[in-house]
Amino acid sequence: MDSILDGLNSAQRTAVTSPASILQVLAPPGSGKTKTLTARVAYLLSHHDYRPQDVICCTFTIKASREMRERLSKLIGNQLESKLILGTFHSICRRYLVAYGHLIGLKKGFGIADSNDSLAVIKKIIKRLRLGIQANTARFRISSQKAQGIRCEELMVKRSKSSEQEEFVRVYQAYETALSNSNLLDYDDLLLRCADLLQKHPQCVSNVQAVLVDEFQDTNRIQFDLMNLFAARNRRITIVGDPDQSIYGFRSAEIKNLTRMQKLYRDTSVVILENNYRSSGSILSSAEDVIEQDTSRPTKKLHPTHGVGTLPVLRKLSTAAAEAQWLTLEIKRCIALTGNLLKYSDFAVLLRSASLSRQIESEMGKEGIPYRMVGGFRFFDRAEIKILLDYLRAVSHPEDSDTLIRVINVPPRKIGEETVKLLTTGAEEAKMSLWVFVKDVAQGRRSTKKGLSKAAERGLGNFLGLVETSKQKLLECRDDTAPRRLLEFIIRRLSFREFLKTAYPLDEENRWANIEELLAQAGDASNPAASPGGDDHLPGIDGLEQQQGHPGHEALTRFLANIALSTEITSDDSSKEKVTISTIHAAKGLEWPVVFVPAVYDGIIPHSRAEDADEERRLLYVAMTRAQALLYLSFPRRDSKNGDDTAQSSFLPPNIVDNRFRATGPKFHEKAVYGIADILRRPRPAIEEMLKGMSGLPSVEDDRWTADGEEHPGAVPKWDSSRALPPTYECSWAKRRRVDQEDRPKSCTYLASASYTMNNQASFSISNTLSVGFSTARQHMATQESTTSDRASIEEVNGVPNKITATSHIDSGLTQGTISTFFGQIGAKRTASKSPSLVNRQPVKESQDDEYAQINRFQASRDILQPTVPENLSDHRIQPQRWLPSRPTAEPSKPLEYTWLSALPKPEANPPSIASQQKGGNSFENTEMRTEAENDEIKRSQGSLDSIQSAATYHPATMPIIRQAGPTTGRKTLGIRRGMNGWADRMSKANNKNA
DNA sequence: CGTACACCCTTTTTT
DNA sequence: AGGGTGTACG
Repeated sequence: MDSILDGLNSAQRTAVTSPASILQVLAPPGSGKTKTLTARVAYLLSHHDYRPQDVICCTFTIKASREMRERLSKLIGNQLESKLILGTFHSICRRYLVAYGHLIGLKKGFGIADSNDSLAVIKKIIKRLRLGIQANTARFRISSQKAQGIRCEELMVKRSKSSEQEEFVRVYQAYETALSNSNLLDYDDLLLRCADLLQKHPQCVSNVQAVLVDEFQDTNRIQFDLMNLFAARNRRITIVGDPDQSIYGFRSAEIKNLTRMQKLYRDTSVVILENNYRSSGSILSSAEDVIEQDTSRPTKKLHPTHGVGTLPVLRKLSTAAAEAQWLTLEIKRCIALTGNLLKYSDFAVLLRSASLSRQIESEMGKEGIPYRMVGGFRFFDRAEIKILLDYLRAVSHPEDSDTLIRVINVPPRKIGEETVKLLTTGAEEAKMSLWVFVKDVAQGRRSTKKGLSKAAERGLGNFLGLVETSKQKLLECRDDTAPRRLLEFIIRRLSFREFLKTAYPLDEENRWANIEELLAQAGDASNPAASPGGDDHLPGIDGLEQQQGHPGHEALTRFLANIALSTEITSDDSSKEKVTISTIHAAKGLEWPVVFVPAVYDGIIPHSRAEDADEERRLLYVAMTRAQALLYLSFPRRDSKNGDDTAQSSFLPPNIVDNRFRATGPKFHEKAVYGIADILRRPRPAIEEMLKGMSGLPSVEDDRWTADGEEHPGAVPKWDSSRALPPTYECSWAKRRRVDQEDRPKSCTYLASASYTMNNQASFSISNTLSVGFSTARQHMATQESTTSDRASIEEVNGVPNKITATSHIDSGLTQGTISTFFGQIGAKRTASKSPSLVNRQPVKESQDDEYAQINRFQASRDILQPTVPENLSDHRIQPQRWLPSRPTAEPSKPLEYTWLSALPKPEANPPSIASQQKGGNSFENTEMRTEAENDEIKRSQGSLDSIQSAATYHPATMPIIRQAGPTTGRKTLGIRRGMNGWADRMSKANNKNA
């Protein structure tokens, strides 16, 4: 049973086993937060005998809930995890509203309005009421009012002070009416209405024994209320969070909730996790320096468990284009010089905003670096996908007139603006929904003021027929396959592929591939895009009736809801080695061996439109703490838009930069590479591998640009590996290489480095498994796995003490007090109890760069080397604890375990043949009813559709790479035309304009 | 009346 | 790349 506690450090154990009924776990980056939370769930189940269906576990992203479920299935087994009420706040609330919404007068089968829907509704209102307010501002304001639980009735009662406020309240009110007429709930409504429900009918959660909340610092007011309502009966709550990682204030998250919770529950216990198992010491130090500029924040220290490692880089480049070039080149340099230690999938580029990806994507495309973009564009927002989803919505949810209007003339049915206007006003006057009105008109029971044209009438008939027969189909299908069957039916009836051909003649294959992906997502009930898995049911409660609907229809609404609630799709892309490009927000909770954070200049970070500078700083902190071994920040000195000079991010003042960063990429000498390998817990690469990599590079150093970011005087304009090298280039390349070789003969290089290792060894008097020179790496590799003590010794070679015992003083589990006093206590105790271990917090001077930059091979080969141990390491003594085999290994650094991308096995691409298109003349619609034979065909095609490439593969900008990848991908013609060329065109256009 | 085409704008972060 | 607007044509 207590295998649950295996691999946890003492602080984590304290948290997991805490008898406290109200528990806060404060978990800084890389401290094993998810591990602790999952273990806590398992512990509560086993030690308190709670039934899994009586435990609610809330996360913020679908990704996080999926990961938790996966981990729990390993930990508790027996499919128990599938019974847990686990999901995002929004999805859990939706579940309760589906089951019990009737108790608060919610109409059955409500749909979810995503932000696009909301915006569209608001735009319409503003137009109708002729108001001056900006639609986006209105939406934002409505959302923040709702997040604080302020309804529009409350605002209406108050006498509004300004005409502007009055205007807003009118929009708010009209918005609420519009949503309710369409039987839609927006994101905030899901929370708000669920809180309503639980307030009025607490018996709905009368079974709940324990409530757990992840990323608590990101909860808003309503979510806080919900947590308490969920836990109303048994008052057992565990939250995990970190105020420093609160980056959702713009969405009304309130860090205050931490103290609010402590006030509400006087017996709150707090446990803090301090050991960082993710990042190198120097990365951690730099991140701490950044976050500590926030003086309002209680100080708190992180304890690195890894060596100092390689100093982070802050790189200046001339322009964003140069930045992108440098970045791709640096990725190549990293891979080449670390001798197969790093793969593409070990790299992440983290951006403040998704739009910054353009230049990087295009550069990677050019250089043949495979990548995937996360965040930003949603798969489900693509035009062709949206059309089909809107049809599904129209079928599931015909009250929603906006959706109806969106597809009523797609593909073109001769139903133009004027006809739509006639229909909507007609419906309004008859006081019925558009759908009912249209039906009456089409079936001749009613007519519009002005008669419709013959063509429009026919089109309307077709449209109606399609939706009606689709409904019929849906009723016939009583299981989870409904969404997919329905999609297939609609695609067939629309002759959708024909439509795509006409609508997007250059791009049809690409878009069709997206449709196939959509089908795959819809068909795969066990792993649909967005379904968090597990069953969607709430446990039955005596005396309470759950609403039951048609199972097929429920499967459909669930599918649509999951799409609305999912940020990005699951794509089992993991078998492909790809660099990840992501927004910082979407990267939360993840880690990579190497992280790039471009565009760290004022206006981007902090963003010019951001209201809360502290939150922007935390964002940078989150980005930096994603890195395990190497961290690169960079920015262009000139803004690419207007050519203005940029100012280095104000979060990176000179005093921090001077101490914590180098100006150019590190030299990957043996020592640095080994340090990286050790942090990643990977075998150290062989010297030969490292040497091999050098030959493919234009230069082994990051010297194509000067440290100030200008193109290097001697360098040739463009290094483009995909083309043949121009003669001039080859010339200078050769020259530069010769210089390299003269100055740094390979034979000397590593001997020097090894001799340093030897010195290091001697002064620490450790590890006899390491010997001298070239044999070091190989011998290490041979022995590495076999002994645990060896691992410890590696870290000592890196020159940093391991801090296993550092957190022992908090093991007792602190109770009461505010967070700040709590932090205060910790801080005080620490400085009193263990001064020598503060080594890592001291500025790393350039002389200690890369641990020992001045002792690099260059100097060593000239006998300049003074093999002294850097001052801040000289008082190191090996602590006996380090030799204990029981060293905790929380959060092992296996990056792929953290990425949603690796979640699933990868089926082989197998172009399906659903494309059985009918040639039906010019009309896209096949008005024939489907026959049994067709049913069979769809059944057959399902088989082949199960194996389909992931959607991320079809990200438009990813396309060029697929082509480069060649025959293995199986699709050679995918969307190249659209992918990059559009951008290149635009860019050259823009340039011409400027010139 | 409906459509096709050319031209403007824009893009912080997300459930 | 989409969305919105404006103009010319069937």
